[in-house]
This record gives sequence, structure tokens and C-alpha cells, in this order.
Amino acid sequence: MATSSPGGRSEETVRLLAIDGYSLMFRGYYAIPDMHGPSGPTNALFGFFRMLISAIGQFQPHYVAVALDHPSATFRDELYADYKGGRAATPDELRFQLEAVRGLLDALGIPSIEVPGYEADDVIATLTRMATDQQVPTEVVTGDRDILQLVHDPMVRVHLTVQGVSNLATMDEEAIRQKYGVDPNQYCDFAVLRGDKSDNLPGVRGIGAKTAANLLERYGNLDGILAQLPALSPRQRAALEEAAADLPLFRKLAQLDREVPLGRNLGELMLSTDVDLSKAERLFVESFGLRTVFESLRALFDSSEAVVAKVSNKLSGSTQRVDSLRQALNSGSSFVAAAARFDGEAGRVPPSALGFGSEVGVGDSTIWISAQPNTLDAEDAELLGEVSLVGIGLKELVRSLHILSPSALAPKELIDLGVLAYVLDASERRSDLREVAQLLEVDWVHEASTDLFDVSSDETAISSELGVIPKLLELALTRIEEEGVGRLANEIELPLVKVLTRMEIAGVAVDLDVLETIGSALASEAASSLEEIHALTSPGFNPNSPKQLGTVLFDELGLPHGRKTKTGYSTDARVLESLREHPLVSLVLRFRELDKLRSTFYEGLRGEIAEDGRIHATFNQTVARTGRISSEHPNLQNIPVRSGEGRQFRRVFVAPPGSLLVAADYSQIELRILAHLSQDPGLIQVLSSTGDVHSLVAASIYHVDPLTVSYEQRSVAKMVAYGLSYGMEAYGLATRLSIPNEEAEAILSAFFDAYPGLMSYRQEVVRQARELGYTTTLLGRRRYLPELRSSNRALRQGAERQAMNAPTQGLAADIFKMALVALDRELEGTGAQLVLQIHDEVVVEVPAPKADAIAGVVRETMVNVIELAVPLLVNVGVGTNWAEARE
DNA sequence: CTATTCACG
DNA sequence: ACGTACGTGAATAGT
Repeated sequence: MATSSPGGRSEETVRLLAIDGYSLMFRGYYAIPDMHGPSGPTNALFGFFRMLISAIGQFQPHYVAVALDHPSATFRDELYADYKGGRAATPDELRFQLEAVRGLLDALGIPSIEVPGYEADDVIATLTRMATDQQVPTEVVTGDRDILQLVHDPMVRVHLTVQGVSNLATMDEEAIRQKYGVDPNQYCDFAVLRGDKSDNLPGVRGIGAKTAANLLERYGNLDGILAQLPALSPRQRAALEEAAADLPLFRKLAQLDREVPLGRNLGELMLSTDVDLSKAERLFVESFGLRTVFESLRALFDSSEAVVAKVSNKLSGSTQRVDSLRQALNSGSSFVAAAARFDGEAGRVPPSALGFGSEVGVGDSTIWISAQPNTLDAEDAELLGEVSLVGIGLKELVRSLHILSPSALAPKELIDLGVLAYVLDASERRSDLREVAQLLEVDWVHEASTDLFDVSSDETAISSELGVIPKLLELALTRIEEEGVGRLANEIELPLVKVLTRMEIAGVAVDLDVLETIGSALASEAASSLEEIHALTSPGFNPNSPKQLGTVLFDELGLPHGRKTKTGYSTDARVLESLREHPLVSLVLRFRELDKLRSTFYEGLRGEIAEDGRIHATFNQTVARTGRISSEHPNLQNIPVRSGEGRQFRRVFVAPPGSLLVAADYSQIELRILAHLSQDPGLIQVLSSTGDVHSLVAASIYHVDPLTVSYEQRSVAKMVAYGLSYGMEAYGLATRLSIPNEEAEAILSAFFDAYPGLMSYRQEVVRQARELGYTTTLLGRRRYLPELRSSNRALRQGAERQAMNAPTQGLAADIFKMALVALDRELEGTGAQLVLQIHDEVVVEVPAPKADAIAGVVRETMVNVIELAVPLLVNVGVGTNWAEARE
């Protein structure tokens, strides 16, 4: 029979599989709960062999070697006494297994290699070098990031363990660039600059991963950076000069040795086909109790073809081959199932990882396309406008298709199972079909057969995953109807997937010149601020370290300390603010503010600008437990606005020539929602009037005429109004206003006297949540709060505050999402495009001549999206950049 | 990998 | 006596 070709490559290819034994065993030991066989603990062994078997199945290697760390001191210890120092001693339960693994490997005829004075990493580096010399590609499986420097050899692929013990991420050049922002040949210098905790490399003080990647991008490598010191910011220059003497040493430590004397040649690593399985069985099963491991080994050694045949049988009953998406569509179907599988970041899926392909099963009105990476061509991608996709990770998938074919339309409809699962239960992240199956109580192993030993390639793995989609879809839709959230799912969350996809693809234009101007001013101010601090302390002092700052402030200067954290005294802005009189403290506050703006917003935003000069963030629809959308890579929902200095960053977000930005936000939406939900007549009246809301509230708390409300009174009222939806108590109000507790209590009771409906609403929400186990929004969105019944008082009270907050924050999210869907529809055909969303604010890029007209449409659409007991109020502005559009 | 800090709504 | 305002994401330090 025809065997499948693992990884999509010809099975004729001769390959070496090099595995870092101990790093996988460490993983297994910490990730797998206790397991014991007749002679001792086995969790690390179990994890290691499971991975070994899976890797052999996946890569079908001719040569295999397991590299182990030799217990003796290494050349690195000779160079650097602190190397890997300070690490906890290996627990006995693990040590036992580390020693046992050699015997088990011997029984299987799999060579293990350890060389005195070297680490497993060096052994692997040498193995890959030997293989490459003979034009043999190597697959490396390890948990140790140091190995990534090998990826610059095109014959080497590295697979890292991620999340637990059975998942591997293939780190190719692109993946490394995305994760770390450096090329593989820069990884070593990157590790030196940033430091590496597991090897106890200190790195350069004050240079984190972000800065390290930035410097390497600009100057190529460590030597290049050191040659250009004068061109760097004073802060970076100082940091590098301080560390300069040590850097060559650290580089030697980080650099892997590819010339270790192994005393073996490649031929000796041939995977044996002649193994005495009965002897191995005695050892694995009788001595260690590893029966399931042994059974998979037996299957592996008996015949790898048998495993493939099993999977093929399973599929053949329901699938038929067609050559392209076009052909599939011709067979009369309107649905396509798809699943995005990717190792990199969301929204940055390399096209080769797409779950699309040519093996298709046709049934009912649904086409199921199985996965065969990279078979979808640009022409296929353009046909997607005619189909509905059903699957998971669809936003990411469509973004990748767009890269494949920029003219591709988004599919007609995106039915994302992850989003449906989120509607049912938002309490945890579910990023793949297996996790959705778990929520829906579908037996994954049975239904999708993706347990490790049935999977012989990516292709079969994804085909079997896709097969389970119809069942998951049906179950999810049934439960959604049962729970009364059909409208939430069908009219809000599902249509929103496409809206957010389009927003991500569009991105937002940025003005790099503005960003650089703001950034360089910040960098030099931060540098001089740090110099002033060092003049008062010592040159090595790092104000970003709470530990160092605590020592200086509270031990050396004897200043009074405030709250304690788990690890020491708190040094956050609130504590520091109370110690402001001390000159050092105010300098530190200033430095932290500047450095935060510099690192997070200047460096952060700069690193996210795509080749088209725009920033394409990822908008998560299934993360926030209240129903909100979140943003990452970068987070565009926390761009500064409260301080004038930070607000400048909003001038970076611009409309391209010929366009303008329209920004619109809901006023006091949560307070309006509270008025609606509580039906408090006084609050409804205030929010229905045209007067200043916070002044009117202040007037009724303080029993004064609205015209005579002072600025302070208004601020207090504003704070109470916001604190209200979070379940704030007197203590919280008192500390935030720095007033006595009694005064805060008086304010709160005046507030609840003025609006009695609020108090009864809060009590009712908590009561009902306790009874049901969850809160609901007006549209039925649930938030499960099991801790409402906890016997731990702190947990319970925390859950009560969450219960008070969830219906308001949740309904605000629902309303805002409805607005996004409605806006996207209203703006169709106008040339306008939504580009940003910030919880209650949208930014739209519009053709300049239509700006005012569209601003009007945006306001009307947002105002009319729902009818509450009080009107919704929307502020709209137009400008060439985001700051300007907000007035 | 976790804790701390701080930016936003 | 005990804890004390909800929800996010990013950068950094150091166990």
C-alpha cells in the first residue's frame, strides 16, 4: 500500500533525528503528575518516550540519537564559575529517571550519546554538523531554546516543546523572527544581550528582549553594536559599556560547540530494525510499568505502515479526492470546513501551515477539505468569497489567505467554533478543536483519533480533526439555542468575526517620523533622568527593579514603607507618590514614566509596523471573560491618553493622504447601562437630561444646586459613579481620594440614598448569580462564577464584585459589538474602513470628502444600536490623526 | 515562568 | 478578623 509521506516530504529522504533527552525529561517531570512503576517514579520517562515515539512516527528518520548531558563539569563551568549556578538541585525522583533512561534506550538499540565536558546541546550541534556535511537533514527535538542558533543551517529543523509534553512547535527562520525579532544567526548574540536565566547568563543590565532585538536589527550582531556605541542612546551606551568586558565570555558560553569529539559516525546511529522486543518488554513493562509506552514502541517497530493504514481506512469511507477548491465548489456545496493550525503567533500563520488541501469528502451540503499544507493556490483563495467556512481559528486563517492572495475576498461567512464555544463559556481560552470538543463533551480520542500514535503526519492529523467539525457545530448550536443565546451568537459574535478580520487586514496607518520624534525625545530624557538617579545612588542601580528600589528606599534611606507584596515592599506609583518629598523618589517616578512610554509605546509600536507602513494588531474575540474584545501585537487599547506627554502617541496614528480619521465613543456607557438595569428613577432622570451628568450626580449627593457644584465635588461623584460598577466599597473610595474612611462611607450612603434602585439592583444581581452560578447580560451572555459559593471569604467577596460588574461591563461589550457589526454594514460601499476599537470607541478611516457625512452616519448608527431606558450618547470627531479626531 | 508595574476602558 | 475596584496586554526583573 501507499504509505503517506511524513511532513509532506518524500519518504526516500534520509534524515537524522536528534533528541535532547534530559530537556524532554525535565519537561515531563514537571508537566506530568506523579506516576510510579514497580521500581520507582516514571513520569519523566513516560513524557520522554512519548515524545520520542511521536517524533520517530512523524519524521521517519533513518538515524536517531539521544543526546544526554554528561554529569561532569563542562568547559563552560571552567570559563565561568556561576554558569548555571543557583539552580535548584535535581530532585531524587527525577535523578532516578535520568539514570534509568540509558538502559531503556539500550534495550531499544537507540544510541544515547554523552561526552564529558560538554552539554547535550553541543552534542546535538555536532551531530547536525556531521549530518549536514553529508547532506543529511536533521530534525532536532528539544525543550532548550539555546539550540535555536542552529536554525541558520538550512538542513536543520528545530522542534521545541511547548505547553506541556506532547506539543511541538517547529521553529523555522520565520518563526524565530516572529517570536524574538532576530534571525537565527543572531540568536546567540540575542541571548547574550538579553541574558538567559536557565544558563545563568546575566545579560546586559537594562537591556531586555525588546531592546536586544532592536539593536541586533539595526547593527547586525554584537560586534556591530559594540562598534557603534556612540550612535546609541546614552542609556544603552552606558549599559553596554558597563557589560563590555564580560560580553566575549558570555558569548563563548552561549555559542554551541559543533566540533565535540563524539567518537561515532553517522552510520552507527542507524535506527535498528532488529530489536529483541521481548527483552525490551520485560524492562519497560515489568520493571517500570510503562505498558502503554511499550505498546506504542511495539507498533512502531512492528510496522509503521500499519498505523498509516488504520488512518486511511477511517477516512476512505467518507472522503473522495478532488484536485482543488474549485472542483469542490462545483460539486454543489456551500460550506467548507477548515481549521487553522499554526505554531507562530495568531494572525501570522505561514501559508504552509494552513489546514486546507485537496482531499475532500462530500456529504449533505457540506464539503470537508482535509489538510495538505500549501496546496491552495491564489486562484483558489479568490473563490472563497463564495463559501462559508466552518472551523476554528478562522480569522487567522483568512489573514493568511490574504497574504497568499491579496485580492482574495473574505469568505462569505465565518462560522468559528472557538467563538461559539466562547458564547457558551468564556471562562477559559480554547484555541483548538480538541478544547472545543472537551467543552461539548465529545470524546476527542474516539471521534477525531488524534492520539499520538494514530498520527503519522500533519496531513492525517488535520483530516481527522476536520472530520469532527460537523458534530461539534451541531452540538454547539443546539446548546446555544437551549441557553437562549442564539441572538448573541448569530447576530453579534459570528458576524463580528468577519468585521474584526477585515479590521486586522486593514490595519491602521502610522507616521513613523512622528513616532521617531517622540521616541528619541523620550529616550534622551529617560537617559538623563537615569543619570540623575545614579548620581544619588550608585551607577549600577536599576529603578525598574522593585527589589533594588525597595532596598535603597526602605533599607538604606529608611523611608517608611507602605504595602507589602509577596516578595517584598511595594514600590508602585501609589506608594512612591506618598514619598514624593524625597528627591530620589520623584526622580524615580519620573524615570519610570518616561521609560514606560519609551519601551512599551515607542519601542513597542515601532517593532509592530508592517511593510505597508501600517500596524495590523490582533483583536481577540474569545479572551476577555466579560465579553469584551482585547487587542495584542500590539495592544492598541492602552495607547496613552491621560497624561499630555503620553497622549502624543495618538498623533502617530494617522489617516493616509486623501483620507481622514473619524473617532466616535460612547459617553458614560456603563453608567447608562446601570441606570437601565437598575431602573432607578433618579439616575434615569439625570441621564435623560442634557446637563452635565457628573455635576448632576454631585448635586444630589451633596444636596446642592447643580450650578454651584465644585470641581472636587464633581470629581468625587465621577469616581463614585465609576467605582459603582466595580463593586467599590468605602475603603476603596477612601484610599483613592485619600480621605478618612468615615467620609467615604458618608459619600457612599448619600449616593445610595439619592439612587436607592442601585443598591437593590446590586443585591439582586449577586443573589441571582449565587443561585444560578452565573450572571447574565441583557442578551444572555453568561459569566460563570463558581467562587460565589466558596467558603473562603476573600474569594467569595471577589466573586461578588465580579458579579456586580459582569452584567454592566458585559452589556457594554454586547452593545459595542452590535455597533461594530452595524457600522461595518453601514459603511459598506462608502470607501470607509473601521481601523480601531477601544471598548467604547471606534476609529474609522474615511475618504476625506465624505468625512463629515460619515461622521454623522457613525453617530446615528451607534446611538440607535439598542434602546435603553436612557439615551445613548456618542461623541464624534474628525482629524488627520487620532489625537486630533478626539479634539 | 511568575511577579511587579503600569498603560488603557 | 480580614480584605478591600472590574477587565485587559506588555515590558522587565529575577526566582
